[in-house]
Amino acid sequence: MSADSKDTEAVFGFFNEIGIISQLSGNAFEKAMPQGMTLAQFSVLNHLCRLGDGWSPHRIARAMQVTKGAMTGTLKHLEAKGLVVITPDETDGRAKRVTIASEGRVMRDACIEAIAPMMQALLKHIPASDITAALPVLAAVRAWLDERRN
Amino acid sequence: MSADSKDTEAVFGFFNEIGIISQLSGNAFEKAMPQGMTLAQFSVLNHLCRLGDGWSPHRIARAMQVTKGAMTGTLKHLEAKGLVVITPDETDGRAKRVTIASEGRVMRDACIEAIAPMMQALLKHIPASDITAALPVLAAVRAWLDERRN
DNA sequence: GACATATTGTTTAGCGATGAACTAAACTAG
DNA sequence: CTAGTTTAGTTCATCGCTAAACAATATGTC
Repeated sequence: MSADSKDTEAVFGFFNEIGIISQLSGNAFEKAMPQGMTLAQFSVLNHLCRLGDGWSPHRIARAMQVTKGAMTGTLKHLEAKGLVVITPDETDGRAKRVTIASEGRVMRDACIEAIAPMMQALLKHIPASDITAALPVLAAVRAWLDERRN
Repeated sequence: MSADSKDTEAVFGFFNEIGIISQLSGNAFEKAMPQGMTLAQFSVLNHLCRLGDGWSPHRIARAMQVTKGAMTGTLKHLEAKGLVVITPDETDGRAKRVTIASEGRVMRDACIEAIAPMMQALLKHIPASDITAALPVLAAVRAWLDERRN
């Protein structure tokens, strides 16, 4: 086996692990979260909490690497639950503005609390240094994929 | 900020990167693959090629960390395309057996060929050593999640 | 001002996933 | 042998994602 095909094999295995971890961790998160919250919904809430309100759906979609259509659906769920308020943009008739409701902030905090024990449990088995060591590689791969996409 | 919450933050970021990479790489794969092949379908094909034929749907589902219902759907697509043959199990009236058709092997090879250029391109930007260095951590996290699940 | 082009958001079809309900077959007691 | 339980597979409702078609509003150019 050449060095090339060996490397390709490694990359294959890398993406395979990534895919499985994504699925398993997503399931674990959603199972731990309060009353029917999904990862997609939490991510939007968390994003708005950390980076501020008043974004347009399209801008949120871009930030989360998701299509506009997907964001329409997720926002609809959040709005139906009263976690988010969506208003027309005054200066642009096409656009809308997404604001977190106070219930949204409460829910976001509840989600983080609900997930924290799992994080702690993981850190008991995998040293934090291993996680932080892997982060730059992951970020580089993500950046490459992201760039390549456009 | 305490060391604990800093670590938790890192784990959060870790899973976030994982989720995004999973989505972006999945999209990139499916776009590169031949005529409407999906990652799920390829994974089953690849699994059968590497580990042998004649598995039951349930056993394949477990191996791929997926529910029985999901496997029913994926196998239906593969069967419809003639890539796989599904026969009743002679010794167990409940079970079935999944066999790869020769077209399935051809398709699997075609998928690998179609994806190879992307792997090569990635390896030009990210050293293979970085990938292989990250693999053990990913495997450990995956194993932990897998174990925790049951 | 009018026409062509961009951008924002919604909708729909198709795939994949979960979880729960259900059928059918196979064990396991008793 | 019968009754209860486990196991294999399907189906359905719900959610998320993409990609493509579409409506409505902005913007740019002449």
